[in-house]
Amino acid sequence: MDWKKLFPQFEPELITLIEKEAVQKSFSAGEIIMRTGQYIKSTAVVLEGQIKIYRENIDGGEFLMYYLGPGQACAVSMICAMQSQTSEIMAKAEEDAELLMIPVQLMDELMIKYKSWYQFVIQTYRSRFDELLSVVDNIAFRNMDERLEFYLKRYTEKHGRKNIELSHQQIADDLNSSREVISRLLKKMEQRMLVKLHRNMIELL
Amino acid sequence: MDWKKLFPQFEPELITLIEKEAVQKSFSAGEIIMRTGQYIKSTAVVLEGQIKIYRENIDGGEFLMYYLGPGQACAVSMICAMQSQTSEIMAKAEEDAELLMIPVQLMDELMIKYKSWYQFVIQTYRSRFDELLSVVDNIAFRNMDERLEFYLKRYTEKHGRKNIELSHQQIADDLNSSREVISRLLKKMEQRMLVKLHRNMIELL
DNA sequence: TATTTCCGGTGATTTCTGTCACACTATGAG
DNA sequence: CTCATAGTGTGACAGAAATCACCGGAAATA
Repeated sequence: MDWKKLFPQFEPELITLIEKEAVQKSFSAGEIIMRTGQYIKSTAVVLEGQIKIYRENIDGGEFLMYYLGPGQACAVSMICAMQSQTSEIMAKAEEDAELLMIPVQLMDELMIKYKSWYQFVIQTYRSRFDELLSVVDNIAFRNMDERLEFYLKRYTEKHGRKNIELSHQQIADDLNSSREVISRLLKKMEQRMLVKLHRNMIELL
Repeated sequence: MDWKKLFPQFEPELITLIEKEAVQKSFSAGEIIMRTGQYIKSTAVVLEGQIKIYRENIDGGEFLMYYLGPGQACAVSMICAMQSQTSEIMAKAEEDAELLMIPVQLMDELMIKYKSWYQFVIQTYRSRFDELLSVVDNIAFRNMDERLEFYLKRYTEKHGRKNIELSHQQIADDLNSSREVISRLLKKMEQRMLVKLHRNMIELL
C-alpha cells in the first residue's frame, strides 16, 4: 500500500527512514490492537480502516471515545511509547485495518530532525485532546437523545457511508447506555424522519 | 520567587534562557487567565497557587476538569501556542497565583535543544491526557455521590488541606449539578461520618 | 423444515437527578 | 440592634434513564 500519499508534507528523507525502520501490520475487524495496562513499544499510525479508541469499565462497559482513520495517529501510543509507560485505553480495529508501527527508539530522533514529523506529532496531540474535550462536553452537558444523534452523525462521517451497520446493543455499549433506551430513542428519531431502521442497520436520512 | 527548585532536572543553560526570555505574571484569586476562543501567545507554567481548568457551557455552567499546581504546565496552552490556535477551555486562578509565561517563539528552540524540556513537555501531555481520561471515566461510569467524593478528595489533595472552603453552589457548578442535590449528598456523607459540614466549609474526615 | 439464537419493540416500575417552593440561620452592613 | 443577604436543609414533584419482563420476527443452524 502506498501510504506516502497520506502524508504529502513529509520530507523524502523522513519517508525513507520510516520505510526502513517502521513495520506495517495488518489487523482484521474486531481484533484488539492495544489494551489497558499494556506496554507500548511503538507509535501507531493508521493507514487504512477505522480504529476504535475506547475506555473499558470494570463491569465490561465499553465507552467509545473516538475513531482513528487513515492518516491519523494514536496520541496515547506516542506518549506511552516515549515514556515506556502503559496505556490507559483500549484500541480495536472496527474494520480490517493497516497500521504503521514506528519503533519508539526512532521517535526522539524524528522529533528533532524532521520539522514535518514534529508538526505531525503536535497536531496529533491537539486533535486527540480536542476530541476528548468534545466527549466530555457531550456526556457532561447533553442528554442521551442528543448524544445518540452525535454518535450516528460521527459514525457516518468517519466511515463515509450513510448506513450504520450496528445492532442497538453495540450502540448502547458505546454510549454506556442500555439497549432498550437506544431502541426507544431510535424509534423516536424514525418518527421524526431522521433515520430509517432495519435489522442490524440504521439509515441516516 | 525562586522557581528553579520546582524544576531540578532543567539544565543550567536552559534555566538561564528561560530567565532571559520568559515573563513572570501574577494573578489574583478569581482572575481569568485564559478564555475559550482566545489566541494563545505563550505557554503557561504554574509556579504558585492552583489554577482551575474548566469547560464552559452555553448556559453558564462551569464544568471543572482539573487543577494545575506548582510545577505543572498547561498542555492546552502548549499545543495552542505552538500552532497559534485558539483554546477551547477556560483557566482561572483559584487562589492568588504566579505563572511563568514562555513565549511561543522560544518553544520550538527549547524542544530541540534541551532534552529536559522535551521530556517535561511530553510528561505534561501525558499527565493532562490521563487526567482528562479520569474525568471521562467519572462522568461516564459513576453516579453523583461517587463523583462528589472524588471531587472532595481531589480538592484536599491538590490544595494540601482537609478543609474545603467552598459553598455547595460552587461545588454543584463544578460538577454540573444543582445545589440541592449536592446538599443532600453531603448530608448523607455526614451521616456516614465521611465529612463534617460547616457554613462555607467542608471538613473531610 | 424445525429449532434455536439474535435482534428489536414495548409496557411497567424504579432509581437518580433536577427543579420548585419555602423555611431557617449565620453573617455582615448600616 | 435590625435588616438584608447568602448559604443551607428539606419536602414534593417531574423527567430521564436504567431495569425487568415478555413478546414476536428474522436469521442462522441443525
